Amino acid sequence: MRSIRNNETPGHPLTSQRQLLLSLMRDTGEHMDAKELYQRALTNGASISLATVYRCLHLFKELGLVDEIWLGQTRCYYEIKKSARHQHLVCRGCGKVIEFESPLISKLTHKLQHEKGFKVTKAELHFEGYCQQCQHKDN
Amino acid sequence: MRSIRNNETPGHPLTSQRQLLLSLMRDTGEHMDAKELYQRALTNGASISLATVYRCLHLFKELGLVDEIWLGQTRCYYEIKKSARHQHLVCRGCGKVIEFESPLISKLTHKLQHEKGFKVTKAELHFEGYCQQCQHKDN
DNA sequence: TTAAGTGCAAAGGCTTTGCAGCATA
DNA sequence: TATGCTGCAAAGCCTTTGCACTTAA
Repeated sequence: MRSIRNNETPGHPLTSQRQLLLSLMRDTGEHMDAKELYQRALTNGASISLATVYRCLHLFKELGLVDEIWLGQTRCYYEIKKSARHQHLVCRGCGKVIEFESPLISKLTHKLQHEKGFKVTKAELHFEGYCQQCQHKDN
Repeated sequence: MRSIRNNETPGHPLTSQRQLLLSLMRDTGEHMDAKELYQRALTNGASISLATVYRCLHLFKELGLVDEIWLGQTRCYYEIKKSARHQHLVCRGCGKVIEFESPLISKLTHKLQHEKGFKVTKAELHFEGYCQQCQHKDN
């Protein structure tokens, strides 16, 4: 994994905006879309534009610093890459996103590589449904 | 599962546009986005608008006739609901989408229901990577 | 006949991009 | 100093919506 911080990739200066965005993502540790990240940056008093947030997120993704995930609803979220890959569970009642891990994914990944010769670079498992609280409301 | 065809849901007339869209989706059997479906309809000489395609897809989804799936790239696809749930493998080289099935999903679904009390209504597994041909090109 | 669907065009969101000025290395 | 980044505003896409007309039942 390449990094902006330690000069492994010349040509990617560490601007104050990038520094802020990365630290915001590290601090919250949660998935955020571009707009949420932008608004958090503004709350922190930063001078930044939405366009820059998008450009930075693309760069981070290319450098392997963040993961891009789709949780449906045509929204695109990003989160700092973690060592342990986890999956997402979205509640259709309250919108809450629950993270969980499963070893089944890596099993399946290996199976695909061997049986279909497909080289997997990304695996995403996405569940939708209702959490315990929302099941007891009138859906 | 309710159907437009057999009068189980009064209040949803079967217009020529809906008839065509459903048969197009049944014939191709593949996932398509709204625009692709629209263009196929035009090719068939139909009189239809993109807005209608979107409205019909929403209706079909609500009636449980089609599934909505996200394959990344901020694009939303639809496909006729099949009895056997399958998952998707997207090649980042050529864009090809390969379908496959796995019993692991239903295992995991049951586990979530029992261990977390989460009622799962939809499970989607999405892999990205490179197919055999594209691995041999210069990526 | 009447509730519901359709087409058109406009509007809404989110994302990308051109360009001139600014900042990092 | 030079390459690359930023902000702004405009443009691009995809999707939704208002409204008047049309159609299935």
